[in-house]
This record gives sequence, C-alpha cells and structure tokens, in this order.
Amino acid sequence: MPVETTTEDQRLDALFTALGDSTRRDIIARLSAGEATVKELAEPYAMSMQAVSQHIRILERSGLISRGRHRQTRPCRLEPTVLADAVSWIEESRRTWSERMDRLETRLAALQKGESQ
Amino acid sequence: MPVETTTEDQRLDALFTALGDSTRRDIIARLSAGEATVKELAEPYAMSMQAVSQHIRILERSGLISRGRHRQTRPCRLEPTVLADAVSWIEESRRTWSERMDRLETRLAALQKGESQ
DNA sequence: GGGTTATTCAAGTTGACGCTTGATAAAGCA
DNA sequence: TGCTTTATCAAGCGTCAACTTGAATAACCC
Repeated sequence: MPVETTTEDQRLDALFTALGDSTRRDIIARLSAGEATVKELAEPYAMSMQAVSQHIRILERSGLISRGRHRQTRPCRLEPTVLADAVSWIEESRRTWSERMDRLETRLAALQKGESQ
Repeated sequence: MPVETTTEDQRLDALFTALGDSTRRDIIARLSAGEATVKELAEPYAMSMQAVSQHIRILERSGLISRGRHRQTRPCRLEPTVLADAVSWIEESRRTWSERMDRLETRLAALQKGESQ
C-alpha cells in the first residue's frame, strides 16, 4: 500500500481550486472575521446547508480552514498561512517576469544610448 | 440582447480556476520567460497538442495570457497584471484577518497588564 | 427516554474539465 | 498546384464539481 503522499502540485491544485468558487471565497472572507459554524455560514445563502457543508469539505481539503468540536457544532476557522502559499507561487512567477522585463529595458536603454548597431 | 457583462466574481472564478491545474501553472511559469507558440508549449508534455490548446483557451479566458498572430502561429504571452488581481483578493482577506488578530492581541495584553476583570 | 438541533451520509442530476482521436482550416513552401 | 506545418473544431468518454432531497448520526434539553 503506497504511502499517502501529497505533492506540492497537488497542494496548489487543491488550494487554487478551493479559491475558484465565489461562495467559497465569500466563506473565507467571513471566516477572516472569526470562527463560525456550518449553520451560521449557510445562513445567508439560498442553497441548502448540505451544499455549504460540501463547500467546507473542499476548503478543508485545501488546508485553508480547520475545524474543531464544540457541543454539537464543528466550528470552522481560517488557516491563513496557507493563503501565503498561493501568494508565494504567484510572486515567484511575477519575479521571473520582472527580471525578463528588466533585461529588455536594459537592452532598450543601451540601444537608445549607443544607437550603434 | 443583453450586454456581455462580466462580474468581479466571474473574473476571479476564471482566474483561480485557471491557476488550479499544474499544467497551466507550468505554462504560465514558462511564459514568464517569454512568448511561445502552442507547439512549443506542448513539446514537453506527454499529452496531445489539442489538449494543450484547450489549456491555453482556459488561460486566455481568464485574461492571464493574450495572443498574437505571426505567420501560421498564434504566439502566447503572459498578461501579468491579471495575476495582481489574485494577490489583491488574497491580501484583502488576510488584511481583515490581521486586524482581527491585532485586536485579540491588544485585548490579551490589556488582560495581562490590568489583570482586573 | 423522546424531541429538537447541528451536521454528515447517500444517491441522483446537471454541467464543466481533462483528455482522446479524427477532420478541418489556413498559411508557408516545393 | 500539391505537401507540410500550425492550430482549431468536433465528437466522445470518464471524472469531478455543484447542487438537490431524504435518511442517518450524534449531542444537547426536557
């Protein structure tokens, strides 16, 4: 039986997939103000609580939220360090792009200055 | 005929969905080093060029890349300003969370200092 | 124990993804 | 004009996401 391994790619897949739905982004935004139960989270939406429960499962799978137990509730709380992973990936990509643009600017400046060749 | 409107939610849906696949993230990383054609982008992968073409369509839909025409090729180039939208959303969420943590810290500090009530 | 409350499980529908293969279009080259 | 290259279109297949409704679980309250 293979060891349950999770690659960096799979983690980012789950993370960005979790962010790719407006209901889930809304839930994250609301959790950034503090913990909430499934019932509380489901309250504002037209959909069933079961549907919200499934959204929460996808958020939990991504690591963006974790859950506790309190009486008969399973309160959700944001795990904001995971959001940093998403920003890291994006910034890394943008960094490479910036370096390329810097090189282009340097060459353009050299061309304008020298004008020779 | 309704005007073709795109909400902020829909834009973020398309953006994060586009980022939610490792092949597409890899394509973005490679495009951050410069333009490339579909054939060039498809080269390293085991999948068909048609499959890569569909990944590119999803990236284009999100606004992350744009395309030109040159001879019989349709070169792809990164549109990095769109990546900033993703970071903006995440940072906004984290900002709210930070404020909440600051308030908690303030209250904890006050409790430790005063110790009264 | 019996009834409410909070949540999940299970099954089914609809639609979108991720891929395939085969056909088609359009530009370049002999 | 034909042959090749580049890319898309189109149909089909399997999986998964996003919901639904109904049933089950589990903790609390009388």
